[in-house]
Amino acid sequence: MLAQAHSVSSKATPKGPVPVVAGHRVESSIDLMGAPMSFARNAEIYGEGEPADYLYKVISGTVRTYKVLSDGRRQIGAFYMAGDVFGLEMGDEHTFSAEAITEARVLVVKRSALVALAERDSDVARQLWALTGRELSRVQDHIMLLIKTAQERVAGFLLEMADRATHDGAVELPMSRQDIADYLGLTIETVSRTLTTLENAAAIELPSSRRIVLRNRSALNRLNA
Amino acid sequence: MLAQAHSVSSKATPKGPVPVVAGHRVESSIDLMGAPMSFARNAEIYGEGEPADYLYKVISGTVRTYKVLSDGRRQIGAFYMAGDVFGLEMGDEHTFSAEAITEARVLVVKRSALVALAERDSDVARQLWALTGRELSRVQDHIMLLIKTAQERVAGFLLEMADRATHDGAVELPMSRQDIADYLGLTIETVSRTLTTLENAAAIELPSSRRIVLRNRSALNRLNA
DNA sequence: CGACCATTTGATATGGATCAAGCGATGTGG
DNA sequence: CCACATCGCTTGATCCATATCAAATGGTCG
Repeated sequence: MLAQAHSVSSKATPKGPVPVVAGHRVESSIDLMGAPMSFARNAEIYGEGEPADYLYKVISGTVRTYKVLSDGRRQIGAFYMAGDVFGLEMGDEHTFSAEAITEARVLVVKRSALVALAERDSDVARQLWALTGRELSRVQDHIMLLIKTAQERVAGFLLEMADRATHDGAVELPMSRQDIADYLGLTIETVSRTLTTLENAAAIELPSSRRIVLRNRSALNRLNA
Repeated sequence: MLAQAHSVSSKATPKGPVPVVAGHRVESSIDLMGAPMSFARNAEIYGEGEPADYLYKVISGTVRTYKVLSDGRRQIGAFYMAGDVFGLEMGDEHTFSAEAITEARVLVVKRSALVALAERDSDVARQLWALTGRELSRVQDHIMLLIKTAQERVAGFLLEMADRATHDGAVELPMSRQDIADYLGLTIETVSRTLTTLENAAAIELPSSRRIVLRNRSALNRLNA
C-alpha cells in the first residue's frame, strides 16, 4: 500500500509553493499538482501489484524500479534521477516496484487528478502521452542493451549515466554494483571485472568504486556497437 | 521512404468501405481513417530512421519490427498480428524497421490526421495514449524474457504465441526459427534444440516445424518462472 | 527429380556464471 | 581512538549454458 510505503521513511510535507524542478517546463501541470515527499535510502516507494493511484517525479536523489522473479532473480527496469517521472501506469496496478537508492525527494501526484485534467486540457493529455512514449523508448533502448556482450552493456550503461550524472568530469554512480548488474542482466562479478578491463584498456578511470572518469569516449562508443 | 517501401509489394487499393477488424472497437476511429494495403512476404513496410508519417494496423498476416546492429546482429522488437497496431512513434522517425513475415494486409493511417483529431476529441487522444501504453507493457514483458534461460525464453514465447495464434489446438507459427531466435536473443540452433528438449519432456509436440501443440501448459508455465 | 532453403543434430569452444577468497572502506562498541 | 565486524567490491579458479562451427535431414518449389 502507498500509505504504508510512505510511512517507511518520512512525513509528507506539502509545503507552500511547489518547487520547480530544473528544465522540463513541458510537464508544468504535473509539477503544480504534486506534494513533495522524502524517502530514506532503500525505502520502498511502491510495490508491484499495488494500486497505481499516484505518479512520481524525482526532485533529488535516485530511484530504481524492479521486478523479482519467483526464484529471486531481480531485474531493474530503470534508474530515475532529478526530473524523471516514474510510476505512470496504463492499468490500475504498478507493474514494477520502486525504491529509493539514495535519500530521495519525490513529487507525488494523484493520477486521477491528472487524468481528469487531461480530459479537458489536450495539452495535459499530450504531456501524459509523451511521458509514456519517453518511457517506451527508454525500455526499447534497454532491450538493445540486453542482447549485447558484457563489455557492450557496461559501456552502454556508462555512456547512459554520463549524460545524467556527470559532476566535474566524472560519472557519479548512486547505485551499487548489484544494482548495475541487475539492470544489465549480468552478475556483480562480471560488472566488476568488465570495469577493470575497461580501466586497463585506458577507456575509463576508477578513482573510487562509485566514481568513474570516461577517458576514451570513442572507445566506449565503439563498444556500444 | 514509405513510397519506395510500398512499391516493393503491391498497389494501394483503398476500396470503398473500410474493413472492420475483429473486436477492438476501442480503436474505432483508427479503423475509419485508414486505407488497406498489401505486402508480400518479406516486403519492407518501413525502415528505421524514415519519417513516421503513418501508423499501421494489421488486418491479416504477421509483421515483424527489428533493428540491426552495426555488426549485423538483429533484434526483433515484436511480432504483430491481426488487430495489432504498430509504427506509432512519439518522435518523427521510426525507431525500428518493419517487414511483413507472411503475405499481409495492413491498414495504413496518417498520423497527422489522428493527432489532429486527438486534439479535439479526448477519446481519440486516450486511444492513442493507450496504444503507446500497451506497447510499453509489451516491451517490458519482453525485457523480462530476455534475462531468462533459453528454456524459459522459449516457453514464454510459446505461451505468448498460444494466446495469439492458436488454430484447432495447435500454435501456428508464421515466423522462422531465425525470427524466433532474434526475438529471444538466442541462436537458431539453441531455439531448435530447446524445442526438441521440450518435446522430449512431453511439454509440447511438433507435428511440423511451424506447428506446435502445447501438451503440458503447466510445465511451460513453471518454466515461465 | 533436383536444387535450395529451413531445420535439426552433432562436436567443440567460450563468455559469463558460480564458487571462493581476499581487500578496502565504513562504522561501531569497547 | 583504536580494534574489529560488516559490507561492498575486486580478484581468482572452475564450471556450464549457450554460441559457434559443421554436417545431415527434410520440406518446398520450379
